[in-house]
Amino acid sequence: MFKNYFLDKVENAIIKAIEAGKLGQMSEYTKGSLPVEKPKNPDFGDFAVNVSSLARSARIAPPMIANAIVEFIDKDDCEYSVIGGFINFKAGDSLLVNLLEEIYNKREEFGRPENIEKEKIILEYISANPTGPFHIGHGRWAAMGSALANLLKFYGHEVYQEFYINDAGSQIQKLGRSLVIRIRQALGENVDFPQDETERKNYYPGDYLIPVAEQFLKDKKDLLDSVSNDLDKIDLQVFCDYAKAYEEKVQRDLLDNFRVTFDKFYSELSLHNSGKVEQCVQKLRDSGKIYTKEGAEWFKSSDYGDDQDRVIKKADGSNTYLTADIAYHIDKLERGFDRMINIWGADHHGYVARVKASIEALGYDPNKLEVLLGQLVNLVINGNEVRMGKRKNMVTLEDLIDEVGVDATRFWMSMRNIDTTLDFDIELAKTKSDENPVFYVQYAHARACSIIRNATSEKVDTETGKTIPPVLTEEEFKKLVSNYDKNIAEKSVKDARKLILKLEDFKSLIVNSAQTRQVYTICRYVQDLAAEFHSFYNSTRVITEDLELTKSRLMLIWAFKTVLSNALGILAVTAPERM
RNA sequence: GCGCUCGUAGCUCAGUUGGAUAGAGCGUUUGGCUACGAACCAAAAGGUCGGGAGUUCGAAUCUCUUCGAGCGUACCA
Repeated sequence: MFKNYFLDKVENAIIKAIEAGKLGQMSEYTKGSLPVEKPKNPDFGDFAVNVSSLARSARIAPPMIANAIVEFIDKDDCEYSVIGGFINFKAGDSLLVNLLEEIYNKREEFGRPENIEKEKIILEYISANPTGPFHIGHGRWAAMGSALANLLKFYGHEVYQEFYINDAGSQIQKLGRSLVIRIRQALGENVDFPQDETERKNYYPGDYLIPVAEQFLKDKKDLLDSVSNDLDKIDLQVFCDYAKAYEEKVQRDLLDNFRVTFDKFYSELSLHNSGKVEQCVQKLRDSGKIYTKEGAEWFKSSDYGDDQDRVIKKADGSNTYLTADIAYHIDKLERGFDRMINIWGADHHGYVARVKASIEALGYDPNKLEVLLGQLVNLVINGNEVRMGKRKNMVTLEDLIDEVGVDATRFWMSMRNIDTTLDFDIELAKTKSDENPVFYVQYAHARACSIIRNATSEKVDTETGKTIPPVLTEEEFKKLVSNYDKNIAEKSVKDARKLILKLEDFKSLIVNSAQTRQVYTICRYVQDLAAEFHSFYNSTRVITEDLELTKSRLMLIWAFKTVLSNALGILAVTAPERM
């Protein structure tokens, strides 16, 4: 990276300057102690390092230190200038040309760091109940989670994506009971969900179960006939299983459509059935971290930093949600993952401490669990926030995707820091104009493709009617981009410094984003990159009379298109050839 | 009450480990298409970084305090 190249130069110069006795009382320098930053004012340079922190040990004023260091920098075609305590750096053409070469050599791999510490990561996200359609909040975890998985893979980690299905609790009974009511209604019976609020909480009154009931009548006709449509003679479990399977299918179809791919859907029920939950409880008992109070068994999680102890076995002998979750995390560790990353809604933040406590109590390293708490999503329509509380006028993720499309939904769901509540403005996301960053970015890609098409296809002169041959045939273009030619490439770098520097940023972007687990940075990057491209486009004509220059700029356009497409690929947003 | 997250331009948000004149998009205003896509570009205006105190040569960033918003504080999942 240019940044590292520059820092290396400066640090070597410091060491030489010290040897030459030019840095006053400074006697040694440890590499890596100076931060490289981007100057606020781009006129100063591409990167800068502030040497003020050396002033104390050298006992010389910062500007003098900077000047002394610059004198010892090995000369190349880059610029090194001093302003105050800053050494500013401006990359020379040779670095820019090298960068283009790197893009051409690595292509889809461009930006992947070398020599990383590879980890085997299990990334868990969404993990919804199979009791109904996804809501908008799930969409945020879906978009961010899958983009994070792509990012971590691109960075070089091994990533296993998992969806934990909460299919074991009482909510499944609730689902089954609700389906029964919908079936009775479909059979013409005059029944409805209870009006009493407390009673009503035992049901899902949303109308999404109506089509499920209709499908049930078709699929289970024989069963219904055998009991003469007397639903009381059918075990509730039949309805539970049916509705659950139906909703799981609905969820998975939507995920496919939303470009979210899981390696495994892990059923909570299977965890119970395997006996792993009971084993976990027994291990906790053996560890002496369980006590009985008021008929329930409590886990002393407060011994491990939780603010209070938690029930692990209810007085009626059943497990709590936490119990299964403990077993699930232990199972992940036993499957050999180095790291577990979970994306949870911020409303689950109280859970982090107790799960970590259980991991520690069972003898594993709690630091292997990393929980990313995501703030929730507000739906905004025409500038007004829409309350998501009531099931009745709930906007589902499917509705949203139908309305604004997969690309825009994915982008908008990923574009904000996970720590901030996301306002999702449907009207804005729908617009195909400059108000919508997705189109801005995609337009840049389409425009780049268009230039290449233009250069490689023949035209008709409107006056003479004669066909004008393309600047380059498709064959020639293919050759141009498959055999990197430094002599051609270097002709365009002078006019495209900012664009090339932005391409270079992709490398540090990947490192920073992967390490901080943030994907909104990718959204910002593609917008910046697109802006540099549009700016370049407006100031510099690609196809000109000068064939060599045209070729050179086409090479640049191709490099841009490749990097933009890589970045969009991480977000799983399409990079269209045309719009 | 306690805990977590947040508070930066009219709006939505960036701001690396404390460093140069606090940035971007939208909106507003002004320019730019008889050549590659104007779904674009160039430029201007717009700020007491919620308030107060402290640490420091230096604070949007660290500490304390205060105000405001969201979420959590189950033998629900």
